[in-house]
Amino acid sequence: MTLSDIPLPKVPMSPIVLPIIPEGPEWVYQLKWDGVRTLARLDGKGSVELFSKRLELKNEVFPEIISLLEPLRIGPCLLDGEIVYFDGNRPNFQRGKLMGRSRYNNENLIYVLFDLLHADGTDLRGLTLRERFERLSAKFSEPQKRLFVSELYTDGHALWDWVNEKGWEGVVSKRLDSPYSAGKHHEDWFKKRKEIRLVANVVGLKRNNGVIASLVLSYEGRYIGHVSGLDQASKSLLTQFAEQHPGDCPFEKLTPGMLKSDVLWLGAPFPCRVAALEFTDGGILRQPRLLGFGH
DNA sequence: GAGCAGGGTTACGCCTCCTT
DNA sequence: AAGGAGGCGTAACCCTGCTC
Repeated sequence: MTLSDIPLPKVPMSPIVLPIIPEGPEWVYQLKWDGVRTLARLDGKGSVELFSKRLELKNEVFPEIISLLEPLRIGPCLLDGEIVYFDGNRPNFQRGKLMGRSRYNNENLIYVLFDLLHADGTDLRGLTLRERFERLSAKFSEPQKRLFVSELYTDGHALWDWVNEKGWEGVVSKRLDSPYSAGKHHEDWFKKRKEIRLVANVVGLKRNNGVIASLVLSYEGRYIGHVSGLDQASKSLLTQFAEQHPGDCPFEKLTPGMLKSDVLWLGAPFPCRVAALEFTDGGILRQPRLLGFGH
């Protein structure tokens, strides 16, 4: 059995965003670990391959995870999970420098497992989550501090409350009798993410080749990043507003990227509602989403 | 068969943060 | 300074099924 004998999925199964947590005996719930989705292929003899969501080989990027997996003697298998920077309390996507990282050694990096796609020569994707999870758990019956299976919970709302109290990223709901599907072609995995909502001020319009591409946001007098996702109507509305209220840059200091971009500054604040995952350590909104204009 | 609606898939643009 | 990666949303496209 060599690594290439274990087939990779076309694309990992991906939870679909849903604003509610589905309820019923067929559902189980897991913490959403905030990190980088990673598949691990093991030949059972010490060879390991890590793959990103796009199935790019990531062995060079996560040597410490390779080290965790190499000594395992659990047979040839394909694992699915999340590489997470975990300080013992809460995943931290920022501090883990997980984005764009090339080579880095960090003992706070862990690998949290939640699925088993292939084991001992058998494709398990057609089995139910219940069965796959059982087999996964059996392989990791002795959890390590940095390598363990993500726990299943039966009370989704209690988990959601806990997530909000502790500041975790969200809850993933999974159907117990569901197979492992590619991508989002299913109705079996859903995620509900915790997000912050705030009313920020649009203080500038960033233009690319003359057309509005994103909005420069200010909150409590401070620059908090850009938000995109504008439709044509919003662009017209904002262009009109900008023409009526020309102004200057309200910030003393600009990011290097903004210095060279073409920004049309507004002379009067234009309130807008924004949702985001959180503020980054640098005070920038992470994954901002425009909800609408006004208060 | 033409036209439309809806769903699904793909392509692209955007942001941020990292490496080169 | 420039480019790439990861992630998300939107636009564009395509396919299917329905109606006329």
